[in-house]
Amino acid sequence: MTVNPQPAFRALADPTRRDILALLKTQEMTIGAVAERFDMTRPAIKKHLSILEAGDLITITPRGRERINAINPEGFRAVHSWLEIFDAFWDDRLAALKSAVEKDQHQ
Amino acid sequence: MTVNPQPAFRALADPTRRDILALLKTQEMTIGAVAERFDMTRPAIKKHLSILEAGDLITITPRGRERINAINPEGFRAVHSWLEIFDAFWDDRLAALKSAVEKDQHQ
DNA sequence: TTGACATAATACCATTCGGTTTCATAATTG
DNA sequence: CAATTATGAAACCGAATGGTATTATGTCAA
Repeated sequence: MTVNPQPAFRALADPTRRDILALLKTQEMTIGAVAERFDMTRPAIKKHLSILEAGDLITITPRGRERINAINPEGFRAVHSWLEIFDAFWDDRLAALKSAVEKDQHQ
Repeated sequence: MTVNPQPAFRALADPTRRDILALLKTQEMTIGAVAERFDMTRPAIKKHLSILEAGDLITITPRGRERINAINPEGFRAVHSWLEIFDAFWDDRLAALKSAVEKDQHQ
């Protein structure tokens, strides 16, 4: 059975958290470094990072007294694999459209 | 500029709404028909459907006194295109891993 | 060891969310 | 038209969410 995507989808629902992910995409960062980039207190950022970690979208690795936050592919895979359920649907719709267009052209 | 994905991500964050999407993937349905499939009142389902519509994940089309709910690709595209930001990241990581493995093998 | 620094943890607050109940409206059908 | 059916809309409620401020803990460096 596949992983429960709920924590990842929940984590992605907040715009600040998506901005954090976009930021971490460029480089790993400590909590304090992330917080400097936002108009928000560090505890608030720390909560967001914890929620991202719960969704397996990032890892938080202790290094001395710091915590290194880095993108983690796992959560994204869970999201992707849920969304894939709809790929066949798009294909069907496209195929239907294509055949409709071709039929129309042959008239 | 690309579409704001916030309403779509917000809509996807609830498990009931994701279940509704999976249901509508198989067939278009009225609000009442959807509500019959869940252990929840119709107003609750109606709210979920409105949120899915706000995220462009479904369309709600009046037909007589009914409302036909159907999957809409648009919102999914917004989600996909936001997630694509991370595709390069996966590629980079894979490339780095691959070269590390190869380097290791040559030792 | 002491001071500074990075983070953890807790309590608290306003708002949003997911759900219900109740009542109103619009379209079918006999 | 009257009765039924499908939906809309509003008020309300408890719980979760996103934020703050405050205090505690652990680690580094002089």
